[in-house]
Amino acid sequence: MEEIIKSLNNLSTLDDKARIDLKNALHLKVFTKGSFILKEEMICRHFYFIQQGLIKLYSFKDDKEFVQKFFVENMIFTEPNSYLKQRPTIYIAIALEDTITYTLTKNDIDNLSKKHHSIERLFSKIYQQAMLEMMDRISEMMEEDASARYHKFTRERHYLLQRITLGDLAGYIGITQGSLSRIRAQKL
Amino acid sequence: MEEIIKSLNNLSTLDDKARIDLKNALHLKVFTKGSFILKEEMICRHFYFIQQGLIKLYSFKDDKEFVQKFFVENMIFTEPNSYLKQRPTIYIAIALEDTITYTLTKNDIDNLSKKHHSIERLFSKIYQQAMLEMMDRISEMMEEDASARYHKFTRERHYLLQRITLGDLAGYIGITQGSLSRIRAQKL
DNA sequence: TATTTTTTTTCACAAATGGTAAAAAATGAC
DNA sequence: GTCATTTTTTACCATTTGTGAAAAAAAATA
Repeated sequence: MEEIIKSLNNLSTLDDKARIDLKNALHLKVFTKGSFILKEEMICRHFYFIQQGLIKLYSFKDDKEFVQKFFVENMIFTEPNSYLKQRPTIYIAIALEDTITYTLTKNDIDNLSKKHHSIERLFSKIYQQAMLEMMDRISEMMEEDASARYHKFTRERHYLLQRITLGDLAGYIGITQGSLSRIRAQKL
Repeated sequence: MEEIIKSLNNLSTLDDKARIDLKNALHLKVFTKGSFILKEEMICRHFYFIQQGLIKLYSFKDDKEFVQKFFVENMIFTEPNSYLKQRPTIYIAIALEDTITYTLTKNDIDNLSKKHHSIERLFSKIYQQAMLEMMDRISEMMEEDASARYHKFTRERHYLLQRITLGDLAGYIGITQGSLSRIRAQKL
């Protein structure tokens, strides 16, 4: 928990009072491997600061699975659309490993943000970063073909390869498992 | 200019002092049709509040053009990555029509955000919205094929169709102009 | 109106990816 | 270690999209 506060403070400096209030609002929440953090139609009511574990955020379209993103330790998980609008989500989130998180409710975050300018700024920073990552992903999906996206993933997220199935990776790249296998087979 | 302040205040309520400071920091900037707001290697130093006109933000990959987004009146244009990090952009922004904007420098925004909690919150809201739109786009690019993306565009952004070329639309959908023409020909 | 430029369509062929299902390999449970 | 389950590969054929270039249409300019 201290590490989480520390890394948040590192993202955007928090004053002492803010840090204390923030800490008091955090609650431990643990998910065993295979359990769902979110299912379709549920409303996402929290930010989850991941201390340990792995979460897959995905959706279905015609029985095909599409992975929006993987979240690992030291990342922040939420489903932004459902969270911000407090409306039912169209995504599913599952713990691919036993996962330890500290959570904040939207209500607490709203109040903390109102009370502490420094917390408002912290969350603004969090949104900024999420936005930048998503914009990169859009460009990548448009500019690169599946093979290039696969190789980029293996290059930049090697540590994740041992923790997810190729099926999930295919879902992240946006192709079928068969196509991914074919790409992997082209050893050139 | 008043309309811009009004619509921002509408997005997230600003107190009087913040509104005055914000107004004083705004500067008119006009781009004639065909002129560039941003070219590769330039650093994006502003937020542009578009009063009138149309901006295309795009990139090149192997001589192919990919459109990140179109910005029209009442939208806010910036290149987030370059703007936030103050680093050279990999995108190009061109005015597809004569375009009237009011601009804020990053420096002014940073200072205003530090001084006024309500302005910090306003920009947080702006980032939130941008993030939500990008997340939708990622899901759409993965889940829908080119034909579905084209039909969705014609449905939801009919007003833009008269203002952009099919080449630019193809670049937005992520396919070649030839492929788009073929999709349009399938009148079924 | 005639001319030039830009935009859009069309076409034939190549390449990439999808759909499906079965086989092979790896992993996990007992 | 054996068996059952899950994951991964393979293969065949269908569909989509890309390439490149030329023709047609539309728009801009003289």
